[in-house]
Amino acid sequence: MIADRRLEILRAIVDDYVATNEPVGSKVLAARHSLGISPATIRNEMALLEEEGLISQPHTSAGRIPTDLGYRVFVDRISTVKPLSAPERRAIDHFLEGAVDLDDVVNRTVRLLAQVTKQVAIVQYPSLSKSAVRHIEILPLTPMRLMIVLITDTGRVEQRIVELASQMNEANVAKLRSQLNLLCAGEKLNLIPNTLKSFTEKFEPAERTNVTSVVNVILEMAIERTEEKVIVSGTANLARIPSDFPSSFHPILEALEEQVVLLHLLGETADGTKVKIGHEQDNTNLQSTSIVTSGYGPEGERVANLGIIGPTRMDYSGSMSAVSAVARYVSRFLEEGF
Amino acid sequence: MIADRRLEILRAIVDDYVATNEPVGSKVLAARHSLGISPATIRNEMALLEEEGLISQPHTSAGRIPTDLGYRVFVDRISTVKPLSAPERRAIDHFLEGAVDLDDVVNRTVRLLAQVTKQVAIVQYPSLSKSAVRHIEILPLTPMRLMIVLITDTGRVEQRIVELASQMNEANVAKLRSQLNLLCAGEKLNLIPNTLKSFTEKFEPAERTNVTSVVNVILEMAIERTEEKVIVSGTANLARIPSDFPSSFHPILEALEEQVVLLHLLGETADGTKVKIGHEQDNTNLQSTSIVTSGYGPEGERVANLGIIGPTRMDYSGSMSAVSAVARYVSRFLEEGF
DNA sequence: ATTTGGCACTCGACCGAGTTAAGTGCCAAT
DNA sequence: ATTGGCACTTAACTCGGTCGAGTGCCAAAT
Repeated sequence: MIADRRLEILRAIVDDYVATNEPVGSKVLAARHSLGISPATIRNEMALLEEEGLISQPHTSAGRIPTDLGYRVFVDRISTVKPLSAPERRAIDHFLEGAVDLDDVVNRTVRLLAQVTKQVAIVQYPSLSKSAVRHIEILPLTPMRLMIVLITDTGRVEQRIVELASQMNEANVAKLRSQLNLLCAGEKLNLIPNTLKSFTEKFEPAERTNVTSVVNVILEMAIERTEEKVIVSGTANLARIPSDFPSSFHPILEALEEQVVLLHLLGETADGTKVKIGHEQDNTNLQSTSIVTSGYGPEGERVANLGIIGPTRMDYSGSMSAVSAVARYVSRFLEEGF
Repeated sequence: MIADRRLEILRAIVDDYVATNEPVGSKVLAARHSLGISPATIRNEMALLEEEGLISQPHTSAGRIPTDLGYRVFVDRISTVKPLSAPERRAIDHFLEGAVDLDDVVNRTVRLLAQVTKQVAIVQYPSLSKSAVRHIEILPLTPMRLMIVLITDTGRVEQRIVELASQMNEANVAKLRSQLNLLCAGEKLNLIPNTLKSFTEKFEPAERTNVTSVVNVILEMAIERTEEKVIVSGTANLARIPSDFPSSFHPILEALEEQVVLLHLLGETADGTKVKIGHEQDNTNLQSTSIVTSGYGPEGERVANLGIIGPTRMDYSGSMSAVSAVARYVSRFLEEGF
């Protein structure tokens, strides 16, 4: 079947271009990959591939490079799962040993991912709204000031300070704490507003002001603020091969500093490894890049995403393997609860 | 006095070079700055400045650029305090309003600094060892597993999980908590090891194993781990003017990703604004950059540093003003305890 | 004694022409 | 359907020449 051969040629082009970063012509293609076929035939096929919009020529006398669409086809239909190298395997199997807290886990993960893929790595903190409350702690700092600490089952810890309208004694604090925990422990954070809806009503008017302040802060932590958080590593990899991003990478660096952009980039949290290539993704600053992401977290309810971002001209097989392997490992680690 | 005029010329060279990023020659210098002096005279003076090692020529037929030493003299003897612009002033006066926790403060600060100076900003978290314990919280997660939360007076919160060798009931946890707080509250973190030296001895052998685990984790939090933490923003500014860092900035990005390097860069925490220029600082990756830092924190006991890093060819006056203004503001804010 | 205008000299930047090499498309032959 | 051959295109490289900014030095002027 003819389409097969054409795809084989596309694969060869992608492989070569990724390896050399130079437009690949019919002659070298015939030489390097032993397809039993002459340059002339390859030229004919390439003309067709170009018609289909899978490859293009930077200029008339140059070789071909894959288009975004070409990469897409490559990823969807051609690329094979590239097994990780032994050292990679080993690194991934142990990088979380001895991690002490969630920050530590996330930091190690993002570093490892950057190092293994030689790309910029992005890791999203477990989404608050998908986590459940493990414990709510209320600490009196002064008689008029409380610190609220919210601890989730993913290990994330948030704290806020509340100024009270009037003093609140230790006993009342303890009562409030135990009631809140009774109600909220184990509850998913996005359900907390519902859970606490009529909570304040049970209190004497005298206490109600303070209780309302506390509840409001908890709601704020649960929903409104710092909803999502993302961490980046390996930006130095952008500059590894200067030719990779010929157009200044100012826009890319800029995009990488915007939490919002990154979150949008990571997209919806879901199972499996996803790839977004060049223009498939709508941030104009990043249209010369591709993103490989994967959800992670407990089976069936992924709580966040992680991934890498690199030039469209990247090693998709390798990146996908690495991203999914790391995601799997982190998921397992989180399920065991450190 | 002759030296004065020479310095005046140095200032003019620095100003022009910073503004244009091009070697500055005698003619344009005479034209732009109205020193009542002819190009020829300027040339003579420049020859002397070059002998003194304050300026140099990229090549024979080019103008002069300041050397690191030249910038040093400029900073020490010539540069005037540049008052901040009104919008800058305004931004700095309000950027922390409504900050909810320490993370928030640090994040806002680093962003603001990057934005105002148009450089890469670095902010160090208040050093743990210089903070005091505000509260130690112990939460039983399961009968065999505790979470230890350490809260400092700077608002920093650290948490760790401890696996116990044997069960520990709620009453014992409460006892342990109150004893620890009694002992540690208000204590500087670097003194904690001393404070807790003989703490475990007071316990029954049966309890001692668990208590020791807990104490060890606290010591670890206080001293050994995550001692310092640093956050960076504005890396995109590196690429603002491509010509600023002609030699690829891969090494710079690399350095910016290393916490250790950054901490070393920020140096000892101390009062006042400090400048390190080019080779004065020993990291070879960063010898084309200068660093402007300032300590912040309560008067007299600065708990951390913040600063900016940019090309040696930078606006020193402006950067110094901005850095010190931000440091002052953050200090004030922290003293008020949010 | 200092400053200044003049002048010869240096050297990178820029420009245009010519050459090279890689690659293509097309066509006729297999 | 495939292939070798060939004319054509074009970016990249090389070169010599010109230009201009800038210098250093010297003799004249203040």
